[in-house]
Amino acid sequence: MSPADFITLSSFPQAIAHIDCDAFFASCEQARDPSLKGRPVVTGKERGIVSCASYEAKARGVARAVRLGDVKKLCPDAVILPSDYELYSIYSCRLFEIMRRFTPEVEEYSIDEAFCDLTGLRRMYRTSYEEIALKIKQSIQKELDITVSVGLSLSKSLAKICSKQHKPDGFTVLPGDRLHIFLKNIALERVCGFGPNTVALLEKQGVKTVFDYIQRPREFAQKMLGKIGLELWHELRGVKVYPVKTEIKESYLSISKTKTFSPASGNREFVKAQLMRNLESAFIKLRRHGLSARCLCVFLKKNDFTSAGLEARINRHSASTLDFTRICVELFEQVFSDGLLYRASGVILSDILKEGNDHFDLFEDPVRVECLRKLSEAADKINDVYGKHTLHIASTEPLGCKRQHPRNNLTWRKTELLKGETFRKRLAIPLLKL
DNA sequence: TCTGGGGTCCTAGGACCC
DNA sequence: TCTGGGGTCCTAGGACCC
Repeated sequence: MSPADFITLSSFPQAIAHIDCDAFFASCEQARDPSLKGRPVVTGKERGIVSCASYEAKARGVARAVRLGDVKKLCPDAVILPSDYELYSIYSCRLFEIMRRFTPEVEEYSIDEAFCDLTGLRRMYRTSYEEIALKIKQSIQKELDITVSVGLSLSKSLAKICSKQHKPDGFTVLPGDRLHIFLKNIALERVCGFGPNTVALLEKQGVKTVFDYIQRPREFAQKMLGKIGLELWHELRGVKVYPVKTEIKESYLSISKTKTFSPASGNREFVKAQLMRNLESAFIKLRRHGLSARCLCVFLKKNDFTSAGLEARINRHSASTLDFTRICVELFEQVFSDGLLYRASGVILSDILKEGNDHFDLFEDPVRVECLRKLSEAADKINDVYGKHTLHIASTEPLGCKRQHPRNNLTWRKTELLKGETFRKRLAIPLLKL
């Protein structure tokens, strides 16, 4: 394949930047408390495994999902902190705000990643795409005191490969006329969308690098990997298929909560209590987003890592936990077998609607529905103030309740100072009239 | 990479209809 | 009753992402 096979009209017929924070959670902790700079920082204390490791910790061999006990051995001076999602969310919001100063075309891809469509901005800023991307990177660094790695290329797929090329603090630019050189050294698994199964399949066909892949005819891509295969084939050749999506996600197709317990348990009441707690948590999240659900799936993971589950649908959408407790127990009783050991339980809510789009069933008692709704609302308010699950379903009683982490007070204050208020404030408890 | 938790999307196959 | 062709909808499960 010669360079002429690629788009060569211009090195950047369009310009997409991917911006990826380096060790985001740990970087936020270091930015908040500068005394942590240069020290190995690990988050995930509440889970007992590493959720994020700073580059100092990574250099000492600490990786994601490592047990904290092992972290101590590898790195005795590691600073181990519980995850503080409120803090990370605040940094995340500010990160996106900075990008939006340069272009409105920002896609919030995850809490610490975004795509920016810079196409057409050269004229306005009277400079190159490289300069614009670099400026964004520098602004983030200066204002948030965290580093990011940036990739700039012709499509989202290419930009994402680039941002991973040099980490941390990397800046990788891939113009159209260099694709054929650059991609020769890029392994298939670096492509977002090629997982282990796809890579194995392609390797069997003699495709080893991204360059090999895009050299094959498009029919090959389509036949081997279907729709996604063809889309990626175009993207990797520098033909933009995936748009930068600017709308902010406000709904969910499903909401799930899973909890693994160790050691595994065969105790019916205990497993049930864990399950009901997941149900509570899922509904708290559902209500926080102003949604209601109609479908509930209950599943149990067995000790051999297989799982069994059942699904049920109620006659209308609801955001009240108590509308689903009975059905949840019934599903559980059908799934649970005595004599087996279980390592996790979980629920999945689906068939989700924005609240207000739901309506009463003809045979439903509207007074009862309204009572349950108010009850959930009141429980949310109480739990906001006194800690999650302070007020809980009786069947979760064996688990007690989780006390709020003292650090939360600090972050709540910060939250209230945030411009453009994105988070819920604490609420006073009003009198309940049920 | 021996497995934590939360999501989305695609596909194949069955049911059902004309 | 059998056979052919074609369309739609739903579901389970796989694969992948962060």
